[in-house]
Formats: sequence, C-alpha cells, structure tokens
Amino acid sequence: MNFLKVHDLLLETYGPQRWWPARTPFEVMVGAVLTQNTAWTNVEKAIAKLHEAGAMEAELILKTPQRRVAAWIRSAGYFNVKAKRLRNFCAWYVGHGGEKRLRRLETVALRHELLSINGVGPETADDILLYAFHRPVFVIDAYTRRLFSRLRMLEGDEPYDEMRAHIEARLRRETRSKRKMVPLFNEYHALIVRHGKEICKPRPRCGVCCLAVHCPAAER
DNA sequence: ACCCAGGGTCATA
DNA sequence: TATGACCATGGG
Repeated sequence: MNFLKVHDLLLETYGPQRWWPARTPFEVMVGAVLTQNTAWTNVEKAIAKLHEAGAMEAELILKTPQRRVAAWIRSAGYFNVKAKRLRNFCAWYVGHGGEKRLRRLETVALRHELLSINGVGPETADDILLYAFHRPVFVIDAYTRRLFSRLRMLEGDEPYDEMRAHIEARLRRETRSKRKMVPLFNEYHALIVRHGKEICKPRPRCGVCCLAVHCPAAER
C-alpha cells in the first residue's frame, strides 16, 4: 500500500471534490483562519455574514472595530481570538502589497512569511499556500493523521513538518515525474477530509469503506 | 449530557 | 521538546 494508491481509491469512491470552496483567493485565506478547530458549516455562516456586511476585504476589516468583526464571525467559534487573528492576517496582507505582490514570492519564503503571523500555524499556512497560491504543499490535519495512523503507514504523532516532508517525498517518488503535484495535493487533502467526515471518524472506529481491507481498525 | 469539528498560542517543566 | 489550559459556537 502506498500513498498514491490511497489517493486513487478515495478518488474512485468519492470523485473530484473541487476544493477550496470559495469565490476568491482572499476568501480562501479568511476561511483557513476561521476553520481552525471548527466545523466548516459554522465557518460558512460566518463567511456569509462577512459578505452581507461587505467586509470580505482586507482594508475594510482593518478599519472595523474588533468587536464588530467578532460579531460577524460569531458562528465560527473562538470569535474573539479569531477576530484578532483575522486582523493580524489582514495587516500582513495589506502590508505586503496584497495578493499580486505576494504571488511573486517563492514558496519557502511565502511559507515563512505566513508563519510569522500570530494566529497562522503550519496547517493554516499550508491551506493558504495550496488553495490560495496554488503551491505544491501537502496539508496535514487531524483527519490525515488519523487515516494514515489507522492504515499503519505512519505513527500519527510525528511533528508537522516531518510528516509533511515524508508524504511529499513519497508521493513524488510514487508518481510519474511528469505529473503535476499541485492538483494531486489539492484533491488528496480534500478527499481525506471528505472520507474523515463520512467514514473514518474518531468513534466508532473505521467501519467498512473503500480502504477497509487495509485498515486494521476495521478488522474487528 | 457528551463528543466532535478542515488549530494555534502561551505558560510551564 | 513536550504537555496542558485556553479559546466558543453549533450539530449529532
């Protein structure tokens, strides 16, 4: 069993996921911050509120009192924390000349820049890199750790960057060199989330699914 | 009532 | 380096 094979089985089962669900790259970035440890359905409501308020825009969020931003995004949970993080992000975004300027940065430099923002950790940074800037990074989240841990392909508690580098290296090796990594990483993460929501849940352990034959947790 | 959700920061040892 | 507390809404 290799990483590319897991992707192919998930794709056969669920079909293309068409991520990230957003109108613009900036909305991807806002969603990435708002969805931290939060159900996406709650984030959708918050994003709708921002659109209603005409506030899906960095400068406007910056010149809005934090209390009001917090009220807009209330449904996403942790609203005080996230209002502050959204502000930090927007200050960074505007300070670096917006998307057009940021696009010129190399992936490693852009990742380092994102991680310097208070409120943006490795997963949020990689969501933004992959889904807003179309850079070839494999996103690690709780679903990813759970799936590969149950498949016995990883321990599951490896440090973030170690796991990411390992999976990226394996996928490049298992893939024909002509294949583009961005579409692969894009679809793969979306499929893992889809599979995690529907089948590969914390409890009960994995039942019968497209990977059951390879999943130790399903063998009882 | 309890568990979980597309994490990250900060204090502490 | 590695735990633990904390943040908070909403659906099952």
